[in-house]
Amino acid sequence: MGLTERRQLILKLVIQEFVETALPVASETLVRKYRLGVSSATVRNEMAALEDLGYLTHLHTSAGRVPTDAGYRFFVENLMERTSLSLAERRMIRHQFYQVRGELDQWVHLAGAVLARTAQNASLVTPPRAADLLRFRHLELVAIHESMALLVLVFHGGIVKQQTLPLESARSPDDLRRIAARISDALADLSLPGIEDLLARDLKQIPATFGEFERLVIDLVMRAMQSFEEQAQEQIYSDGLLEMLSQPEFLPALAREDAERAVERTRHALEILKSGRGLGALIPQALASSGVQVIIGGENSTNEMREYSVVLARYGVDRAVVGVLGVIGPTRMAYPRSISTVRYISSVMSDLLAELYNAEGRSAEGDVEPE
Amino acid sequence: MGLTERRQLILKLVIQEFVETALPVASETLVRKYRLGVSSATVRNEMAALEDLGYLTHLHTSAGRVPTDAGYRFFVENLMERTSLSLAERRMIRHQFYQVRGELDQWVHLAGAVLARTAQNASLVTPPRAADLLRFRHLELVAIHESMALLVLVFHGGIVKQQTLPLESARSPDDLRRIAARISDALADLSLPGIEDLLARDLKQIPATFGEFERLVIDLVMRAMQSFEEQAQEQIYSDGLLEMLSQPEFLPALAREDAERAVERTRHALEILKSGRGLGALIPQALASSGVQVIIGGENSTNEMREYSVVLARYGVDRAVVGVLGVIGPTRMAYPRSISTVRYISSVMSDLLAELYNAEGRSAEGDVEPE
DNA sequence: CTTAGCACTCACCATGAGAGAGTGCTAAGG
DNA sequence: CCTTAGCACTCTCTCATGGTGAGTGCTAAG
Repeated sequence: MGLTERRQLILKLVIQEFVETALPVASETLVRKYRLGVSSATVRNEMAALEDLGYLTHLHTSAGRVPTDAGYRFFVENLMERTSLSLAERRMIRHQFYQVRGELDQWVHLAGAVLARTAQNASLVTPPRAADLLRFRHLELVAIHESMALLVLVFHGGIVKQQTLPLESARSPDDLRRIAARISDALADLSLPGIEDLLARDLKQIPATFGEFERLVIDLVMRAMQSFEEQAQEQIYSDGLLEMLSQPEFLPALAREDAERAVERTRHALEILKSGRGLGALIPQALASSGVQVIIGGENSTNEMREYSVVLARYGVDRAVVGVLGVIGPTRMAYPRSISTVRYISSVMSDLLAELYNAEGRSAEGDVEPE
Repeated sequence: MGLTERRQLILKLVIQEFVETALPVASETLVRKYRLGVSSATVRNEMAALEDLGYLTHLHTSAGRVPTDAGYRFFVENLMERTSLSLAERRMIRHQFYQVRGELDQWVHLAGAVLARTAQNASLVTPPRAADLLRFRHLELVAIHESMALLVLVFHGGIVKQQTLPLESARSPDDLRRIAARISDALADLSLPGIEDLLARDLKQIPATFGEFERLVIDLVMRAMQSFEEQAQEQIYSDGLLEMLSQPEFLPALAREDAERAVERTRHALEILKSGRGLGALIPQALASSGVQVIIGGENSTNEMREYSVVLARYGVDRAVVGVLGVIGPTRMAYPRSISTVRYISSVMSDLLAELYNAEGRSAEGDVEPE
């Protein structure tokens, strides 16, 4: 890249300054604050050059410079120093996860909350999902009263689904247990296509051993698996809306420009987080690649996300169970911090899952964190 | 209470008009729009009287009238006609619930979404909760791999919790099943104090039959029950933020006043919904009384909620399982619609739960809805 | 290549005038 | 006594205006 040292320095400082203050950066400010040892005019010349190269812009003549998406990109790629969260922060985060050990369904929420608080932006987390197809493990039938039972489905990877089931005729607990055991045996370790195969193959045998009721239960199992596979794609948990809305972009009191813009932006952010539109496309991409992904503003495929950046990482245990987590916020984002936060939490989640799956298979990607 | 017919009519019209337009209501407007057959001056006199009585206010001299909390209260109590949702709406809502029949944990989400959409405001729903203490029913132990098991706890009322559990030594599936069955038998139908009693009473017997591992499992069961009881109070699911923020109160473009106010209000609303502060106090109140509760603006105990009204109803099956659901929005709210929405959805949820619990025990409160 | 100097551009802010909406009051009429 | 026309009064909203200050771009000299 044909960027002199000094231009790189100035670009870096402009970005740091802008990220910190959310105000356009003036040449004079840089000289004063960072004792550059040159005059503001020189800095102005350099800035003009950086603008020609596409790394900075002007909102109008006479107001400081602001980084462009390309500017941020260059910063992330070349200028940023790779940092880690402080030991104290890492310890605190680990401690919080320790407190909900065992409660698998809490992990996702906790990860979302911690990401949001640490990066001061919104977070998104997809639940860990089997890398391959969902496989059945086991089911339980528990009578709730004489005409209603609870069907508890346990799948590989510790995924549990529950579903109620009307009973046509009363059945004893023992009866239910026997039925559950029989079906569990028949379907054990099968994926949805596997079950379909089984049914197709044994079309003649099955009805002999299995009555109407058993067929109904199997049908429910298949429906549950089906809907799980379908939902799995879209399921994105998000948190930290409030943290993100505390960014000056959304607070007209600080950022001057029209207050109406702030309101619009707020609604817009809400819609993005609620619907997951514009986010869905990122997930498969993040799943496919390893390491921390950074998508900046207009690099997003959807126009909706033009003003937002996303920092994503995969987490999980290779060939067993994986998910995606990340941070989303205005392009004016503390990238180094977001990236180290995402990396760290991804490694924590990976460790937790590795523990659940097998003692080997350490985190797919992650800081080698002592402590 | 010394309100003449005409004053009541005018109060009613002012409220209807204000709810519809979100703009202060002028005397002239009423005369024109509703063909009152009197002059605007007369209406002004009546309005002045209503203001003296505390039912209306002025923001400043020259601008239409706006209802006070007391005005809304009088409206809700005496002027409003009790409406129902249209047949088409009721049918659609029932249909949506029909589609997730069986998936108990979806009901709360669906209720929240439907409430929000139908009332065009935010909604809140607490999960159905045993009217008395949580009672244990049954547990399952499923090996995930040799050093980790999944503990599935089933409680009365179809409540299921899951938790992972490290295994010190490998155990066969049969082994786990036997242990689970033994513990299930021992604890069946007991509440947390019941289990504590059992442990205290049989302090000498238990260790004889139950080993280290069994004690650990029982300990986890108790901890899960404990934390469930604690959380149950605070657990408020809410939805419809976006619907509420579409109200003109939050859109500076329409409501004139300073756009900054709208932003502040947005943040404020977010905080209320996220933290549940100010809402928590309402739940026990709603649980205690039957029928639809309406809390208007300053009637709220907390000052935070001064600008919001809440419409709440209990749902569930008496002496078995109950929850609370409702709508929250600016005091300028379509009360008749909110109330009928809340009432209807409460009755639907009650019916669903009644079905789950026993064929009798129809909804505690509810429209007698044909169809 | 650097820098002092300076003109120029804009956003921002306060000010003020004018318009319009709506009220409150008064006095006349049923 | 209730109603109503008429009118002064109040207050917000909008728009235009000019001044201020921050910051740039350019030029010419070092």
